[in-house]
Amino acid sequence: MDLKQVEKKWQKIWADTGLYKFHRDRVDKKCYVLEMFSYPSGAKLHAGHWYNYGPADSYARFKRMQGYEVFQPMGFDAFGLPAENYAIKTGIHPQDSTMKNIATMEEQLKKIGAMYDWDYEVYTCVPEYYKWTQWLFLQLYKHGLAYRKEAPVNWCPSCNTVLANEQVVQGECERCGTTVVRKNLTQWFFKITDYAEELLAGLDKLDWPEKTKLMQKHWIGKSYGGDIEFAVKGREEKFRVFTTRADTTFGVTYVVLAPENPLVDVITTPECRAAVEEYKLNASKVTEIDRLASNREKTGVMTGAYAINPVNGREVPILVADYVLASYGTGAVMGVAAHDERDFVFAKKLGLPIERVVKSADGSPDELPYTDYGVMVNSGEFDGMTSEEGKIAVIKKLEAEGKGALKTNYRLRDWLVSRQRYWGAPIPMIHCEHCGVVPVPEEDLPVRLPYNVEFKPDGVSPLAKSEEFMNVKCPVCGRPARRDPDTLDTFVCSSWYYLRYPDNRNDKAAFDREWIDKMLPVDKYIGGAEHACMHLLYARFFTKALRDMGYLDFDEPFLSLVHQGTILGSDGNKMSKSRGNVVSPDDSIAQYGADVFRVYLMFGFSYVEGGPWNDNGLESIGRFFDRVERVVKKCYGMNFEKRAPEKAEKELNYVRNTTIKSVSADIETFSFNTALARIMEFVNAIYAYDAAVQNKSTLFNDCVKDLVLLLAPFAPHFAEELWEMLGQTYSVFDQRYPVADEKALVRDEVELAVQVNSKLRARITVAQDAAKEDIEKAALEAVAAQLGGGAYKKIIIVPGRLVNIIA
RNA sequence: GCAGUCGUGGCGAAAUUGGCAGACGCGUCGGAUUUAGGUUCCGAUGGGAGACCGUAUGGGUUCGAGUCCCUUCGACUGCACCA
Repeated sequence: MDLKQVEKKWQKIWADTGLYKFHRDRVDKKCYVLEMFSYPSGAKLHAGHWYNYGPADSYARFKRMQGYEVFQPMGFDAFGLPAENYAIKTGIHPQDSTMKNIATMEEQLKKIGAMYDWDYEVYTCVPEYYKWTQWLFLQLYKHGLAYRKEAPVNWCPSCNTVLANEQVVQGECERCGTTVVRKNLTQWFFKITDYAEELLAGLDKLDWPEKTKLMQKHWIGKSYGGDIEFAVKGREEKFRVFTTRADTTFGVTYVVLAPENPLVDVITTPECRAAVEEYKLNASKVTEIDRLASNREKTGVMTGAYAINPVNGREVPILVADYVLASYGTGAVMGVAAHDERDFVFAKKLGLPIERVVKSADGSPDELPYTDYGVMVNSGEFDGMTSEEGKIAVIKKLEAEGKGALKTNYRLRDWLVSRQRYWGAPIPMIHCEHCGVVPVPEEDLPVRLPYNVEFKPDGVSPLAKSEEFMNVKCPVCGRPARRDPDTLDTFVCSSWYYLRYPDNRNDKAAFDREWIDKMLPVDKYIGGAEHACMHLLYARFFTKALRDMGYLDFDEPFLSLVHQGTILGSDGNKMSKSRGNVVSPDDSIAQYGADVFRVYLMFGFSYVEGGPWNDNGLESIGRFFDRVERVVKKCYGMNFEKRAPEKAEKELNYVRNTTIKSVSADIETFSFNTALARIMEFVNAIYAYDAAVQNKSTLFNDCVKDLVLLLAPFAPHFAEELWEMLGQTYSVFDQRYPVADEKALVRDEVELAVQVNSKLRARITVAQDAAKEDIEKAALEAVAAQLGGGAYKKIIIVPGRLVNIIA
C-alpha cells in the first residue's frame, strides 16, 4: 500500500471528524500525557523530536484505547537566546524568525500523525501567554517570593554586554575572545530556597527515574551541621562559618573568606590591601567553572586581620581564597588542615600550621589529612568524644554562649530570573524615584514587548534603549518613572505551561482553578534527562508556590516521568552539523512514511537508552508492514469453518493472549521494543497457523483483528487503513485495546529444564499442575544415566522453570 | 576529582528481577517459488571437531549469578573545591 497516501488520507479524516478533540465532559476519565514542548530554533524537527514525540503518542493512543480521555497538547517554548543571537547575526527580527519556525514545525509535527488537540496549543512568546507569566511574577512578588539583590553576571568589557554561561568559552567571550569578568548587577530572584525542604521530601512520592530523583536530591544538597561565630581580633565585626565537622573546631589554624565576601574590604589591613585588591580582581576574571576546577592550584592571600576561635580563644589568621564561594554557606570557611583534603593542600601551599585534633577510633595509625570520623584529641573538655558526638556537642556549647547554632544547610540557591536580553517576557515592575520599586497593576498587564528595539549588544539591556517602552507613569504617585529593562529567564515561561494548556484561551485568568484541579497533575511527562535539575525543579517549585497562594490544589505537577534516550548519528557520536552525521527525518519519511519511521524508532532502541542510528532498520520495518498487510488481505472475505484442528487452535489462541498481555504491560513501562517483538511473534504464529491449517475457523479472523488493534498505537495510519480493509467501522481508535483471556494463558503442559549439579542435562515435559513427587520422578528418570547409581543429596524445584538435582 | 548509569553474538537488542543467556529484528548461509534477479515462504545461525567454553576483568556469596558483594579496566551522563 502507498503509506504516504494512506497517511494523508487519514490525517485529513481525523481532522475532519475531530477524532482527537478533547471531551471536557469526560474529564473524570482524563489522562494528561505531556511531552516537553519544542524550542523553535532555526533548525527543523529532528530525529530527537521524533524520538520524544512518536513513542509518547503511541503511549497516549494506547491509553485512549483503554478508555481514557487523553489530553495531549503541544506548544512552543518560543522566547530565548538563540532567536536573539540569530537576529544579531542576520538582522531578522526574533519575532519574525520565531513565528516562521513555528509554522514550519507545526507542519512537521502534523506529519507525525500524533493525537494533539491543536485547539489547546500554546506559544510562550505571545502577549496572551506572557501576560500571565508576568501575572505569576507579580503574585510571587506579593507573597515575598520575588526579591532583588546584587548578583554577578558574565561581562564582556569589549562587547559591552552580558554573556550567558554558554557564551563564555574558557573564560573568554565566544565572539571576540576578550577575557570575561564578573560584574555585579541588581537582579530579580525567586525564593526557591523557601521550598528546599518540601522539594526534597516530595521526591519520595514521585514515580520518576531514580537517577533523576537522586540528581535533584544532590542539587538541593541538604547537609546537617552548624554555624560557628568567629570574632575579628581588635574589632567589632563578627562572622560565622558553616561546618559539618564541628568536632574539628579545636584544629582550626586559619579561616578563609570568599573574595566577594563584603567583610574582606572592612577588615583588610593597609599593608595587605594592595595584595588583596589584586587577588580580588584576578578572581573576578576566572569563571566560576574554572575557579572550581578541582585540579587547579590553590591560591590565597592574607588580609592581615586575625580571628578568635570561640572554642579556645586562639588567634588565627584570616585569608582570602577563591576556593571559598560566596554563594554557598556563609561565604567563609574555617581551615582545619589536619582533617580536610582541600584545607590540607591549601595550608601546605601557604605554610600554615597543621594540628591534629581527631585520631582513628581503634587507635590504628593514620596519616594526615585524616578526614574520617574518629576520636577527639587536643580538644579540651571534649577529648575522648567520638566525632559523631563531638560535632553536636561543640555546637551546643557554643549555642549556649550565643556563638553558634545547629543548622541545616542547602546547596540550592535562589533562582536568578533577570536577563539583560530582548527576546523574553518583560519584568512587570516599575522604578519610581519617589515610591521605589512598584509592581505594574494587574489590570495594566501585559507589559508588551515592543517590536522596534535595537537589540544589538552595546552595554545595556536592549529594552533600556526604547524610550517608548521605558517611560511610564508611576502607578502609585503618577509621576514619571521607568520600567524594569530586563526580561525573564525563559525557564519562567516553561515552569507553568502545563497549567495553561487545559485552559489556554482563558483571558480572565492564567487558568481556572476548578478546571485545572480536575485536569492536573500531568499523568505522564516525557522529555530529556538534561532537564533533571533546572526545568523539572522550577516547575515543581511553581506548583507548590501557586498552591500556597491558593491558585491550585495539588502538590506536584508531574506524577510520572520518563526520559527518552538520545539518538546518535550512525558513527555513534552526538548528531551535530559540524560532524555531518545528522539524520533528517524528512528524508526517511518521504521514502518510508511516518508510521514506518516511528515503529523503527520504537523497535530498534531501548527507549530510555537511545543509541546510534542505523539506516537499514527502516527497510525491515517496511517489510514487516507488508507481512501484516498480506495476512489482513488474505483474511478479508475468507470463508471460515466451524471447527479447526484443536491443537493448532489452542496454540494460536495461547500466543494471541500472551501477546495481548505482554504488549499491554510493555507499553505501560515504555518498553516499546519488546512490545513490538511480541507483536512480530504473533504475526509469525498467525503465519504458522495459516500454513498448517487448511480450513480455518473464525479464530483466524479474530486474531487478525486483534493484531490490527494491537498494532494501532504504534502505526496509527497503517492500522486505520487495515481496519477499514477488514470492513470494520471507523475509527480503530474508538475500539477497546484487546484484553487477555486469563483462561487461555494457562497451558496444559510445561517444559522444565533438568539440571544435575546446576548443569543443564535434560528437558522434561510435565502437566501444568503436576505434583512435586511426579516432577521429581520424571526428572530423575531423565537424568538417570548421568546420576549413575541414582544417589543424590537434594532436589530443588523452581515451578515452571527447572529442576536442579544436587548429587 | 566526586557521583550516577552502563559494559551481553558480526550488528540493534532481550532475559519474567537470583532460575534453560542471546527472545525479536538486521546481516549471513541453505532450501522452495521464479526463465533470471528482486519479492515472498520455510529453515539454520555465540564459539569449539569434541568433552566443554562463553554476559569487560579478577575474586566472592549461592544448589544456581548477565543479575547481588568487592577489585581492576573502559564508556557515557551529571555535578563542580559544598566547608
